[in-house]
Amino acid sequence: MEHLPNATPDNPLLKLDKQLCFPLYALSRLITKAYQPLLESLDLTYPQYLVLLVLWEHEALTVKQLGEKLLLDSGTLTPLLKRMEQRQWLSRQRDPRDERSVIATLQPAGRALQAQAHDIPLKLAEQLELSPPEIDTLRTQLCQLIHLLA
Amino acid sequence: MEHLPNATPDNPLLKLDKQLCFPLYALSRLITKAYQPLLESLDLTYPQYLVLLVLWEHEALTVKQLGEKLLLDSGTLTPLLKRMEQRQWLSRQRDPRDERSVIATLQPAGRALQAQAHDIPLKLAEQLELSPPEIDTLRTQLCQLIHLLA
DNA sequence: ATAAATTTGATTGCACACAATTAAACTTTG
DNA sequence: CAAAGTTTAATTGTGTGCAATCAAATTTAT
Repeated sequence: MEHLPNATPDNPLLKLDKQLCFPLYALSRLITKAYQPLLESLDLTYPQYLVLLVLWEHEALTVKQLGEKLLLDSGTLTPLLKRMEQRQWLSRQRDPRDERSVIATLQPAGRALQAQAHDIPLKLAEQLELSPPEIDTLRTQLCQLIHLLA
Repeated sequence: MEHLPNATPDNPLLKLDKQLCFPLYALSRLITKAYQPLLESLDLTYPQYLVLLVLWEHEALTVKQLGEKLLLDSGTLTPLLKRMEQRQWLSRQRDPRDERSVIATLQPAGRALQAQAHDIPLKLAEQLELSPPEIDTLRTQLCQLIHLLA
């Protein structure tokens, strides 16, 4: 019986270097980390920033609608939105027309963060050293895969 | 003062649709979710699967080395490895030559999972509807960005 | 040798992420 | 209208992720 540095894998596809999933997973976390120094001056976490990106565009949405846009469920959003409510960035109230729904509405303090966030996308883009068209191509590819899986 | 459906954003870059970060974040979670039905028959979570991918190649590594390969820190790995140790997939012991280091060593039960995982990469690839070269191109792009940020 | 600095993993605390369940409110159907 | 089914959030429990801190072991510099 010969000694090997490791057992020969029957399947070369079971190697970390061959996975598509892993770089996606690692890069996602790295990008979150890259945002952090930019967001912490606003006292925002990255998922909270995503919620604000949506509310800056839409002002008021139900938890359900936010979840559809961010692909997050209420178990994630509810505590997250409650923390944002405490900071007065948004309000949460039942929809009078359908008491099952909770509407998150952007508040002045949340709106005010938009100006402070103005430079964040460009600062991030700098770090990635990608040209806008390159970013666009990559984003399009990722979105196609999202449509397949979502 | 005219009524707008939402306040005009000063910055078109502050839109969810223009972000690279969001599809990356969403796709990463969707792919984790796509693995789940394949992994749950092995009673594995996705990060645990990644640890095994590494150990199937390297048999025994310190927590530090595992963290370098997976870009995870010990605060994440320690509890994760402890759970895997309980299931006898690996053992954890101090390195006698450097008592600060903890070595995770693949155990027979962990090795046995490799055969059961054999089909996972192909089944995933099917769902993504990407050809191997396409997957390779995308993976290369993502890895380039990882090198920039890691 | 020995004090200082460094390396390394564990621990702690907080914030997601999500499956599963529950409860309330709406809708549909008979 | 009333029962059944559906939709929607909240709750609960488990498992990451990671910053900050701690403690122990090693290395370096006197």
